[in-house]
Amino acid sequence: MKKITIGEAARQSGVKVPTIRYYEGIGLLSAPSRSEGNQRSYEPSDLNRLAFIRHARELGFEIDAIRTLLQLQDDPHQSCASADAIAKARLIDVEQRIRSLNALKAELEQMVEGCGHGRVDQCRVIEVLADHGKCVHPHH
Amino acid sequence: MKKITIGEAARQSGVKVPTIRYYEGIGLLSAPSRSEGNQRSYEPSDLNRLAFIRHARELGFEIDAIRTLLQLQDDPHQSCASADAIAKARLIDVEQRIRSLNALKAELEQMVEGCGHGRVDQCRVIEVLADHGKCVHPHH
DNA sequence: CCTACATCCTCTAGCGACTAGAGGTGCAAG
DNA sequence: CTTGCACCTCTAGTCGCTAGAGGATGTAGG
Repeated sequence: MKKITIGEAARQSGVKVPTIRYYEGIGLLSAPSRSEGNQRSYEPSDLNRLAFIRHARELGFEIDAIRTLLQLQDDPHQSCASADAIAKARLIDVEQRIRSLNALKAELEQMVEGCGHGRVDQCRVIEVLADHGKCVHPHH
Repeated sequence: MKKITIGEAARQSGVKVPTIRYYEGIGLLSAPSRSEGNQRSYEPSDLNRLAFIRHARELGFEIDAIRTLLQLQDDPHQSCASADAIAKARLIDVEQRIRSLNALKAELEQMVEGCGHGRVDQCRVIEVLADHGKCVHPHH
């Protein structure tokens, strides 16, 4: 039940102070009450919200998606179809990113391996960059 | 040997017109000659440079790294050690990203699978977001 | 009570790598 | 000659913060 300063909230949630203020500014977090000296003072329940946001950001959800997820959390009677859809979209995105990063990895490995550590005119790194056709997988 | 308009250069290189102008603005691309009517007119050799940049961007190299790589390409007598270092750093970065995306993927899969498609109060997506402890891998 | 110092406040500007749009000019075809 | 697209410059917006200026507040020690 104890009120908490923004610094304390930052320490406990792992979200930095300016970021908390930023979240308030964009309406992701509702404005807390203030002390006599106009300093923000948070309820313990605000920490849950902050942790939720932080976790979602770590999982790569965009602010807008988090906004929706928070609204869903606030109204537990709603169907969870939209939460499901958001998570699925994120999953598809992550899978796509993994695929393309794996392709990049193969390309970069080829580059680095092929580098004879000599002069630039024999360097495979530069060569491949200059000529897309020299890529292992020409798809990107 | 034919001079080319910016639109044509964009079409042939796959780099958008405003992006080409942007690259010129930040000094990644040198300013081309101009037509009588003050329109940019590119040499075919500029297309190579544009292709190089595009390819490097696709591989995720940052503008500053590309700047260095272009300088190396321009002076083929230099040692390719820096090109090698840049590519290796990029490779390590990519590998790191793949690792963390794989962790995310596992997390998201758990969320989506656990979703009973009912109401929000039984939704695992929301639940996991709210409670980090419910993650499969609690490392992130 | 005074001072020192950390923490807080608001506000603006900056990051990277573009992208969008306003408002105007050039150029080629019909 | 007019239509209409492509070009020009310039500014501002995107996303998710982060940094810094300049000032107020809160707290602990002397």
